[in-house]
Amino acid sequence: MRARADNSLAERKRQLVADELRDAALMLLATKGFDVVTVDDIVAAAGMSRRTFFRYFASKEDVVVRFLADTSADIITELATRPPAEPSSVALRHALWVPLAACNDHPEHSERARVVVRLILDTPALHARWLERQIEWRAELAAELANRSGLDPHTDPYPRMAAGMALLALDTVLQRWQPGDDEQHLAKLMDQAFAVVAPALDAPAASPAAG
Amino acid sequence: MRARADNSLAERKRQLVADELRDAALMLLATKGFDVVTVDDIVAAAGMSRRTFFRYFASKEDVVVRFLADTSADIITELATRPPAEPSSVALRHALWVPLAACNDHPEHSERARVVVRLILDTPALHARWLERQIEWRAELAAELANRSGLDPHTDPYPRMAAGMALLALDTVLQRWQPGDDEQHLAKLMDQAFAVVAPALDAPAASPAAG
DNA sequence: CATTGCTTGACACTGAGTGCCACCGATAGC
DNA sequence: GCTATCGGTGGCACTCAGTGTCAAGCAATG
Repeated sequence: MRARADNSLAERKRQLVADELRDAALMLLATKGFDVVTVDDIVAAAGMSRRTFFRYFASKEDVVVRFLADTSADIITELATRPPAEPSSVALRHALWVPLAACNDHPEHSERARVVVRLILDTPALHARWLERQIEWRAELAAELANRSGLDPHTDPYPRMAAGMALLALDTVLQRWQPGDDEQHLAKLMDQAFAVVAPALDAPAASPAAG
Repeated sequence: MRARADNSLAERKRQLVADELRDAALMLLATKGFDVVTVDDIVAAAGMSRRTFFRYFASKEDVVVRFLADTSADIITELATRPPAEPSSVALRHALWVPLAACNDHPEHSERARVVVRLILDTPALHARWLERQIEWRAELAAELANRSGLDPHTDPYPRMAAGMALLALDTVLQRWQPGDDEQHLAKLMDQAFAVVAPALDAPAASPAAG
Protein backbone atom coordinates (compact mmCIF):
# COMPACT_ATOMS: atom_id res chain seq x y z
CA MET A 1 0.00 0.00 0.00
CA ARG A 2 3.08 2.19 0.03
CA ALA A 3 4.40 0.89 -3.26
CA ARG A 4 3.44 4.04 -5.19
CA ALA A 5 6.31 6.26 -4.25
CA ASP A 6 6.71 8.15 -7.52
CA ASN A 7 3.58 8.17 -9.65
CA SER A 8 4.83 11.50 -10.78
CA LEU A 9 1.61 12.98 -12.08
CA ALA A 10 -0.75 13.15 -9.16
CA GLU A 11 1.30 11.61 -6.41
CA ARG A 12 3.58 14.63 -6.31
CA LYS A 13 0.63 16.89 -5.69
CA ARG A 14 -0.48 14.70 -2.83
CA GLN A 15 2.96 14.88 -1.29
CA LEU A 16 2.93 18.64 -1.69
CA VAL A 17 -0.34 18.99 0.16
CA ALA A 18 0.84 16.67 2.90
CA ASP A 19 4.07 18.62 3.33
CA GLU A 20 2.22 21.91 3.45
CA LEU A 21 -0.10 20.58 6.13
CA ARG A 22 2.77 19.07 8.08
CA ASP A 23 4.87 22.21 7.99
CA ALA A 24 2.02 24.43 9.09
CA ALA A 25 1.12 22.02 11.87
CA LEU A 26 4.66 21.62 13.16
CA MET A 27 5.26 25.33 13.14
CA LEU A 28 2.14 26.12 15.10
CA LEU A 29 2.30 23.18 17.49
CA ALA A 30 5.95 23.66 18.35
CA THR A 31 5.66 27.38 19.01
CA LYS A 32 2.25 27.62 20.69
CA GLY A 33 1.89 24.20 22.29
CA PHE A 34 -0.08 21.13 21.34
CA ASP A 35 -3.24 21.68 23.32
CA VAL A 36 -3.99 25.31 22.45
CA VAL A 37 -3.62 24.82 18.69
CA THR A 38 -6.73 23.41 17.04
CA VAL A 39 -6.99 21.67 13.72
CA ASP A 40 -8.86 24.73 12.48
CA ASP A 41 -5.79 26.84 13.25
CA ILE A 42 -3.60 24.44 11.30
CA VAL A 43 -5.75 24.29 8.20
CA ALA A 44 -6.22 28.04 8.29
CA ALA A 45 -2.45 28.48 8.27
CA ALA A 46 -2.09 25.96 5.46
CA GLY A 47 -4.96 27.45 3.48
CA MET A 48 -6.91 24.23 3.27
CA SER A 49 -10.07 22.76 4.62
CA ARG A 50 -10.48 20.90 7.87
CA ARG A 51 -11.76 17.88 6.00
CA THR A 52 -8.63 17.65 3.89
CA PHE A 53 -6.44 17.55 6.97
CA PHE A 54 -8.05 14.35 8.15
CA ARG A 55 -7.66 12.82 4.72
CA TYR A 56 -3.90 13.01 5.12
CA PHE A 57 -3.49 12.51 8.85
CA ALA A 58 -5.48 10.23 11.09
CA SER A 59 -5.37 12.63 14.02
CA LYS A 60 -3.73 15.77 15.28
CA GLU A 61 -1.15 13.62 17.01
CA ASP A 62 -0.49 11.75 13.79
CA VAL A 63 1.11 14.75 12.10
CA VAL A 64 3.77 15.00 14.76
CA VAL A 65 4.40 11.33 15.37
CA ARG A 66 4.61 10.40 11.71
CA PHE A 67 7.34 12.96 11.29
CA LEU A 68 9.54 10.74 13.45
CA ALA A 69 8.02 7.33 13.07
CA ASP A 70 7.47 6.90 9.37
CA THR A 71 10.41 4.61 8.88
CA SER A 72 9.54 1.35 10.56
CA ALA A 73 9.89 -0.64 7.37
CA ASP A 74 13.43 0.65 6.88
CA ILE A 75 14.36 -0.43 10.39
CA ILE A 76 13.13 -3.96 9.84
CA THR A 77 14.85 -4.15 6.48
CA GLU A 78 18.12 -3.04 8.00
CA LEU A 79 17.82 -5.61 10.77
CA ALA A 80 17.00 -8.33 8.27
CA THR A 81 20.09 -7.57 6.21
CA ARG A 82 22.54 -7.63 9.13
CA PRO A 83 24.77 -10.69 9.13
CA PRO A 84 23.20 -13.53 11.12
CA ALA A 85 26.32 -14.09 13.20
CA GLU A 86 26.35 -10.51 14.42
CA PRO A 87 25.44 -10.07 18.10
CA SER A 88 21.90 -8.84 18.66
CA SER A 89 23.09 -5.66 20.31
CA VAL A 90 25.13 -4.66 17.27
CA ALA A 91 22.43 -5.58 14.77
CA LEU A 92 19.76 -3.72 16.70
CA ARG A 93 21.97 -0.70 17.11
CA HIS A 94 22.43 -0.52 13.37
CA ALA A 95 18.73 -1.04 12.71
CA LEU A 96 17.63 1.72 15.05
CA TRP A 97 20.31 4.00 13.68
CA VAL A 98 18.43 4.19 10.38
CA PRO A 99 15.85 6.79 11.43
CA LEU A 100 18.58 8.77 13.22
CA ALA A 101 21.00 8.81 10.35
CA ALA A 102 19.19 11.58 8.49
CA CYS A 103 19.23 13.77 11.59
CA ASN A 104 22.89 13.17 12.10
CA ASP A 105 23.84 13.99 8.52
CA HIS A 106 21.73 17.08 7.92
CA PRO A 107 21.96 19.63 10.73
CA GLU A 108 19.05 21.69 9.42
CA HIS A 109 16.76 18.68 9.49
CA SER A 110 18.21 17.75 12.81
CA GLU A 111 17.15 20.98 14.44
CA ARG A 112 13.55 20.52 13.49
CA ALA A 113 13.63 16.92 14.62
CA ARG A 114 14.93 18.11 17.96
CA VAL A 115 11.98 20.46 18.33
CA VAL A 116 9.58 17.67 17.44
CA VAL A 117 11.19 15.31 19.94
CA ARG A 118 10.89 17.93 22.64
CA LEU A 119 7.26 18.49 21.72
CA ILE A 120 6.48 14.79 21.89
CA LEU A 121 8.20 14.21 25.20
CA ASP A 122 6.56 17.26 26.76
CA THR A 123 3.02 16.51 25.56
CA PRO A 124 1.35 13.53 27.24
CA ALA A 125 -1.05 12.92 24.35
CA LEU A 126 1.80 12.90 21.87
CA HIS A 127 3.98 10.79 24.10
CA ALA A 128 1.21 8.23 24.28
CA ARG A 129 0.88 8.07 20.51
CA TRP A 130 4.61 7.82 20.15
CA LEU A 131 4.67 4.85 22.47
CA GLU A 132 1.77 3.33 20.61
CA ARG A 133 3.82 3.50 17.45
CA GLN A 134 6.77 1.97 19.26
CA ILE A 135 4.54 -0.97 20.15
CA GLU A 136 4.23 -1.73 16.46
CA TRP A 137 7.96 -1.38 15.99
CA ARG A 138 8.54 -3.71 18.89
CA ALA A 139 6.28 -6.37 17.44
CA GLU A 140 8.00 -6.18 14.06
CA LEU A 141 11.46 -6.16 15.59
CA ALA A 142 10.53 -9.08 17.79
CA ALA A 143 9.33 -11.08 14.81
CA GLU A 144 12.55 -10.41 12.94
CA LEU A 145 14.64 -11.23 16.01
CA ALA A 146 12.81 -14.48 16.44
CA ASN A 147 13.65 -15.16 12.83
CA ARG A 148 17.33 -14.44 13.39
CA SER A 149 17.71 -16.38 16.59
CA GLY A 150 15.41 -19.25 15.69
CA LEU A 151 13.46 -18.82 18.91
CA ASP A 152 9.71 -19.25 19.15
CA PRO A 153 8.29 -15.85 20.03
CA HIS A 154 5.26 -17.48 21.66
CA THR A 155 7.19 -19.47 24.21
CA ASP A 156 10.37 -17.47 24.62
CA PRO A 157 10.24 -13.94 26.01
CA TYR A 158 13.64 -13.02 24.59
CA PRO A 159 12.66 -11.64 21.15
CA ARG A 160 10.02 -9.32 22.50
CA MET A 161 12.16 -8.16 25.37
CA ALA A 162 15.21 -7.66 23.20
CA ALA A 163 13.16 -5.49 20.87
CA GLY A 164 11.82 -3.63 23.88
CA MET A 165 15.30 -3.04 25.24
CA ALA A 166 16.48 -1.68 21.92
CA LEU A 167 13.56 0.72 21.77
CA LEU A 168 14.24 1.68 25.36
CA ALA A 169 17.74 2.58 24.30
CA LEU A 170 16.36 4.68 21.46
CA ASP A 171 13.97 6.39 23.83
CA THR A 172 16.79 7.18 26.20
CA VAL A 173 18.88 8.58 23.38
CA LEU A 174 16.08 10.88 22.28
CA GLN A 175 15.41 12.00 25.81
CA ARG A 176 19.05 12.89 26.39
CA TRP A 177 19.41 14.41 22.95
CA GLN A 178 16.53 16.84 22.96
CA PRO A 179 17.76 19.36 25.55
CA GLY A 180 20.42 20.35 23.04
CA ASP A 181 22.50 22.07 25.67
CA ASP A 182 25.85 20.83 24.45
CA GLU A 183 26.58 18.98 21.30
CA GLN A 184 25.56 15.49 22.31
CA HIS A 185 26.43 13.38 19.35
CA LEU A 186 23.70 10.93 18.52
CA ALA A 187 26.18 8.18 17.79
CA LYS A 188 27.82 8.57 21.16
CA LEU A 189 24.50 8.58 22.96
CA MET A 190 23.51 5.44 21.10
CA ASP A 191 26.73 3.73 22.09
CA GLN A 192 26.20 4.59 25.72
CA ALA A 193 22.59 3.46 25.75
CA PHE A 194 23.30 0.19 23.99
CA ALA A 195 26.23 -0.45 26.30
CA VAL A 196 23.71 -0.65 29.14
CA VAL A 197 21.41 -3.17 27.49
CA ALA A 198 24.05 -5.14 25.62
CA PRO A 199 24.78 -7.57 28.48
CA ALA A 200 21.15 -8.68 28.36
CA LEU A 201 20.86 -8.60 24.58
CA ASP A 202 23.93 -10.76 24.07
CA ALA A 203 23.62 -13.02 27.09
CA PRO A 204 23.77 -16.75 26.34
CA ALA A 205 20.26 -18.12 25.93
CA ALA A 206 19.03 -19.47 29.25
CA SER A 207 15.45 -18.26 29.20
CA PRO A 208 13.28 -21.37 28.82
CA ALA A 209 14.88 -23.15 31.77
CA ALA A 210 14.72 -20.32 34.27
CA GLY A 211 12.38 -22.06 36.76
CA MET B 1 -3.68 13.65 48.10
CA ARG B 2 -4.49 10.04 48.89
CA ALA B 3 -4.09 10.45 52.63
CA ARG B 4 -7.85 10.38 53.28
CA ALA B 5 -8.44 6.67 52.95
CA ASP B 6 -11.12 6.30 55.61
CA ASN B 7 -13.07 9.50 56.29
CA SER B 8 -15.83 7.09 57.03
CA LEU B 9 -18.84 9.34 56.59
CA ALA B 10 -18.73 10.72 53.09
CA GLU B 11 -15.59 9.14 51.73
CA ARG B 12 -17.25 5.74 51.75
CA LYS B 13 -20.03 7.01 49.57
CA ARG B 14 -17.54 8.42 47.11
CA GLN B 15 -15.81 5.08 46.94
CA LEU B 16 -19.13 3.38 46.39
CA VAL B 17 -19.96 5.60 43.44
CA ALA B 18 -16.52 5.13 41.95
CA ASP B 19 -16.79 1.35 42.26
CA GLU B 20 -20.22 1.34 40.68
CA LEU B 21 -18.97 3.37 37.76
CA ARG B 22 -15.85 1.25 37.40
CA ASP B 23 -17.76 -2.04 37.49
CA ALA B 24 -20.28 -0.90 34.93
CA ALA B 25 -17.55 0.41 32.68
CA LEU B 26 -15.37 -2.68 32.91
CA MET B 27 -18.30 -4.96 32.25
CA LEU B 28 -19.39 -3.09 29.14
CA LEU B 29 -15.94 -2.38 27.77
CA ALA B 30 -14.67 -5.91 28.21
CA THR B 31 -17.68 -7.55 26.61
CA LYS B 32 -18.50 -5.13 23.80
CA GLY B 33 -15.12 -3.53 23.07
CA PHE B 34 -13.62 -0.19 23.94
CA ASP B 35 -14.52 1.81 20.88
CA VAL B 36 -18.17 0.94 20.50
CA VAL B 37 -19.09 1.66 24.12
CA THR B 38 -19.71 5.35 24.81
CA VAL B 39 -19.60 7.11 28.13
CA ASP B 40 -23.34 7.51 27.83
CA ASP B 41 -23.67 3.73 27.74
CA ILE B 42 -21.57 3.41 30.87
CA VAL B 43 -23.43 5.98 32.92
CA ALA B 44 -26.74 4.57 31.74
CA ALA B 45 -25.70 1.15 33.01
CA ALA B 46 -24.52 2.65 36.30
CA GLY B 47 -27.61 4.81 36.67
CA MET B 48 -25.72 8.06 36.97
CA SER B 49 -25.15 11.19 34.97
CA ARG B 50 -22.52 11.72 32.38
CA ARG B 51 -21.06 14.61 34.31
CA THR B 52 -20.53 12.48 37.40
CA PHE B 53 -18.45 10.01 35.44
CA PHE B 54 -15.91 12.67 34.55
CA ARG B 55 -15.76 13.80 38.17
CA TYR B 56 -14.37 10.41 39.11
CA PHE B 57 -12.37 9.51 36.01
CA ALA B 58 -10.35 11.79 33.81
CA SER B 59 -11.24 9.93 30.64
CA LYS B 60 -12.76 6.77 29.32
CA GLU B 61 -9.30 5.23 29.25
CA ASP B 62 -8.71 6.26 32.83
CA VAL B 63 -11.29 3.83 34.21
CA VAL B 64 -9.50 0.87 32.75
CA VAL B 65 -5.92 1.95 33.30
CA ARG B 66 -6.44 3.03 36.91
CA PHE B 67 -7.74 -0.43 37.68
CA LEU B 68 -4.22 -1.73 37.11
CA ALA B 69 -2.01 1.26 37.66
CA ASP B 70 -3.20 2.77 40.92
CA THR B 71 -0.34 1.44 42.96
CA SER B 72 2.74 3.36 41.90
CA ALA B 73 3.43 4.70 45.40
CA ASP B 74 3.48 1.16 46.79
CA ILE B 75 6.03 0.10 44.20
CA ILE B 76 8.39 2.91 45.04
CA THR B 77 8.00 2.28 48.74
CA GLU B 78 8.83 -1.37 48.27
CA LEU B 79 11.91 -0.52 46.24
CA ALA B 80 13.05 2.01 48.82
CA THR B 81 12.83 -0.56 51.62
CA ARG B 82 14.85 -3.23 49.85
CA PRO B 83 18.33 -3.70 51.34
CA PRO B 84 20.87 -1.45 49.59
CA ALA B 85 23.26 -4.31 48.94
CA GLU B 86 20.64 -6.28 47.03
CA PRO B 87 21.23 -6.53 43.28
CA SER B 88 19.05 -4.21 41.23
CA SER B 89 17.37 -7.08 39.45
CA VAL B 90 16.19 -8.62 42.70
CA ALA B 91 15.08 -5.35 44.24
CA LEU B 92 13.15 -4.36 41.11
CA ARG B 93 11.57 -7.77 40.87
CA HIS B 94 10.26 -7.42 44.40
CA ALA B 95 9.06 -3.88 43.78
CA LEU B 96 7.11 -4.76 40.66
CA TRP B 97 5.70 -7.81 42.36
CA VAL B 98 3.64 -5.58 44.63
CA PRO B 99 0.81 -4.82 42.17
CA LEU B 100 0.78 -8.47 41.09
CA ALA B 101 0.62 -9.92 44.57
CA ALA B 102 -3.10 -9.26 44.94
CA CYS B 103 -3.84 -11.02 41.67
CA ASN B 104 -1.75 -13.96 42.66
CA ASP B 105 -3.42 -14.37 46.05
CA HIS B 106 -7.07 -13.91 45.11
CA PRO B 107 -8.12 -15.93 42.06
CA GLU B 108 -11.46 -14.14 41.73
CA HIS B 109 -9.76 -10.76 41.53
CA SER B 110 -7.20 -12.32 39.26
CA GLU B 111 -9.76 -13.32 36.67
CA ARG B 112 -11.05 -9.79 36.27
CA ALA B 113 -7.54 -8.43 36.13
CA ARG B 114 -6.84 -10.86 33.31
CA VAL B 115 -9.79 -9.53 31.37
CA VAL B 116 -8.64 -5.97 31.92
CA VAL B 117 -5.12 -6.80 30.81
CA ARG B 118 -6.44 -8.40 27.68
CA LEU B 119 -8.58 -5.34 27.01
CA ILE B 120 -5.65 -3.00 27.46
CA LEU B 121 -3.30 -4.98 25.26
CA ASP B 122 -5.91 -5.35 22.53
CA THR B 123 -6.97 -1.70 22.44
CA PRO B 124 -4.36 0.67 21.03
CA ALA B 125 -5.75 3.71 22.83
CA LEU B 126 -5.70 1.87 26.15
CA HIS B 127 -2.28 0.42 25.54
CA ALA B 128 -0.96 3.90 24.87
CA ARG B 129 -2.43 5.23 28.12
CA TRP B 130 -1.06 2.27 29.98
CA LEU B 131 2.41 3.01 28.68
CA GLU B 132 1.96 6.66 29.49
CA ARG B 133 1.30 5.65 33.05
CA GLN B 134 4.36 3.45 32.95
CA ILE B 135 6.40 6.51 31.98
CA GLU B 136 5.54 8.00 35.35
CA TRP B 137 6.46 4.77 37.07
CA ARG B 138 9.73 4.73 35.18
CA ALA B 139 10.62 8.23 36.28
CA GLU B 140 9.89 7.42 39.91
CA LEU B 141 11.72 4.12 39.75
CA ALA B 142 14.67 5.80 38.06
CA ALA B 143 14.86 8.42 40.80
CA GLU B 144 14.84 5.76 43.48
CA LEU B 145 17.42 3.67 41.60
CA ALA B 146 19.67 6.70 41.28
CA ASN B 147 19.29 7.08 45.00
CA ARG B 148 20.27 3.48 45.62
CA SER B 149 23.22 3.37 43.29
CA GLY B 150 24.49 6.88 43.89
CA LEU B 151 24.48 7.63 40.17
CA ASP B 152 23.51 11.00 38.74
CA PRO B 153 20.35 10.41 36.68
CA HIS B 154 21.18 13.43 34.51
CA THR B 155 24.52 12.16 33.31
CA ASP B 156 24.15 8.39 33.60
CA PRO B 157 21.55 6.56 31.52
CA TYR B 158 21.59 3.51 33.80
CA PRO B 159 18.83 4.44 36.30
CA ARG B 160 16.31 5.34 33.65
CA MET B 161 17.12 2.34 31.52
CA ALA B 162 17.13 -0.05 34.45
CA ALA B 163 13.66 1.18 35.39
CA GLY B 164 12.60 0.80 31.78
CA MET B 165 13.90 -2.74 31.61
CA ALA B 166 12.05 -3.69 34.77
CA LEU B 167 8.82 -2.30 33.36
CA LEU B 168 9.48 -4.09 30.11
CA ALA B 169 9.71 -7.28 32.10
CA LEU B 170 6.39 -6.48 33.74
CA ASP B 171 4.84 -5.78 30.36
CA THR B 172 6.10 -9.08 29.03
CA VAL B 173 4.71 -10.90 32.03
CA LEU B 174 1.29 -9.38 31.53
CA GLN B 175 1.37 -10.14 27.83
CA ARG B 176 2.20 -13.77 28.45
CA TRP B 177 -0.20 -14.04 31.35
CA GLN B 178 -3.35 -12.76 29.68
CA PRO B 179 -4.10 -15.59 27.25
CA GLY B 180 -4.86 -17.73 30.28
CA ASP B 181 -4.66 -20.93 28.30
CA ASP B 182 -2.78 -22.91 30.86
CA GLU B 183 -2.03 -21.90 34.40
CA GLN B 184 0.92 -19.62 33.87
CA HIS B 185 2.04 -18.71 37.34
CA LEU B 186 2.78 -15.05 37.65
CA ALA B 187 5.81 -15.69 39.81
CA LYS B 188 7.31 -18.03 37.26
CA LEU B 189 6.70 -15.60 34.43
CA MET B 190 8.32 -12.84 36.45
CA ASP B 191 11.36 -15.01 37.06
CA GLN B 192 11.72 -15.77 33.38
CA ALA B 193 11.30 -12.15 32.33
CA PHE B 194 13.74 -10.84 34.88
CA ALA B 195 16.22 -13.52 33.95
CA VAL B 196 16.43 -11.90 30.53
CA VAL B 197 17.14 -8.39 31.76
CA ALA B 198 19.16 -9.30 34.84
CA PRO B 199 22.52 -9.40 33.00
CA ALA B 200 22.04 -5.76 32.09
CA LEU B 201 20.53 -4.72 35.41
CA ASP B 202 23.35 -6.21 37.44
CA ALA B 203 26.23 -5.54 35.05
CA PRO B 204 29.21 -3.76 36.59
CA ALA B 205 28.93 -0.01 36.05
CA ALA B 206 30.79 0.95 32.90
CA SER B 207 28.40 3.47 31.41
CA PRO B 208 30.09 6.89 31.77
CA ALA B 209 33.25 5.81 29.96
CA ALA B 210 31.62 4.05 27.05
CA GLY B 211 32.95 6.31 24.30
C1' DC C 1 -35.11 27.05 60.87
C1' DA C 2 -30.96 28.93 58.48
C1' DT C 3 -26.31 28.24 56.94
C1' DT C 4 -22.50 25.90 55.21
C1' DG C 5 -20.31 22.38 52.47
C1' DC C 6 -20.33 18.63 49.43
C1' DT C 7 -22.27 16.09 45.68
C1' DT C 8 -25.18 15.57 41.79
C1' DG C 9 -27.69 16.48 37.36
C1' DA C 10 -28.72 19.32 33.55
C1' DC C 11 -27.39 22.36 30.04
C1' DA C 12 -24.35 24.47 26.88
C1' DC C 13 -20.10 24.66 24.71
C1' DT C 14 -15.52 23.50 22.33
C1' DG C 15 -12.94 20.44 19.67
C1' DA C 16 -11.72 15.86 17.49
C1' DG C 17 -13.02 12.84 14.08
C1' DT C 18 -16.38 10.79 10.40
C1' DG C 19 -19.89 10.21 6.72
C1' DC C 20 -22.01 12.16 2.98
C1' DC C 21 -22.64 14.78 -1.00
C1' DA C 22 -21.81 18.29 -4.29
C1' DC C 23 -18.17 20.47 -6.88
C1' DC C 24 -14.01 20.95 -9.74
C1' DG C 25 -10.33 19.71 -12.92
C1' DA C 26 -8.17 16.40 -15.82
C1' DT C 27 -8.26 12.58 -18.72
C1' DA C 28 -10.40 9.13 -21.99
C1' DG C 29 -13.85 7.84 -25.40
C1' DC C 30 -17.53 9.01 -28.80
C1' DG D 1 -16.27 19.53 -28.97
C1' DC D 2 -19.20 16.97 -25.75
C1' DT D 3 -19.59 13.81 -22.20
C1' DA D 4 -18.59 10.06 -18.75
C1' DT D 5 -15.55 9.14 -15.30
C1' DC D 6 -12.25 9.48 -11.62
C1' DG D 7 -9.35 11.49 -7.86
C1' DG D 8 -9.18 15.21 -4.89
C1' DT D 9 -11.50 18.89 -2.36
C1' DG D 10 -14.75 21.71 0.47
C1' DG D 11 -18.86 22.18 3.04
C1' DC D 12 -22.18 20.41 6.10
C1' DA D 13 -24.05 17.76 9.64
C1' DC D 14 -23.35 14.47 12.96
C1' DT D 15 -21.39 11.68 17.09
C1' DC D 16 -18.73 11.66 20.97
C1' DA D 17 -15.13 13.12 24.49
C1' DG D 18 -14.35 16.37 27.81
C1' DT D 19 -15.17 21.00 30.46
C1' DG D 20 -17.44 25.02 32.73
C1' DT D 21 -21.33 26.62 34.96
C1' DC D 22 -25.29 26.77 37.62
C1' DA D 23 -29.22 25.20 40.11
C1' DA D 24 -30.76 21.98 43.07
C1' DG D 25 -30.50 17.98 46.89
C1' DC D 26 -28.87 16.61 51.25
C1' DA D 27 -26.10 16.13 55.35
C1' DA D 28 -24.26 18.35 59.47
C1' DT D 29 -23.95 22.30 62.39
C1' DG D 30 -25.36 26.74 64.47
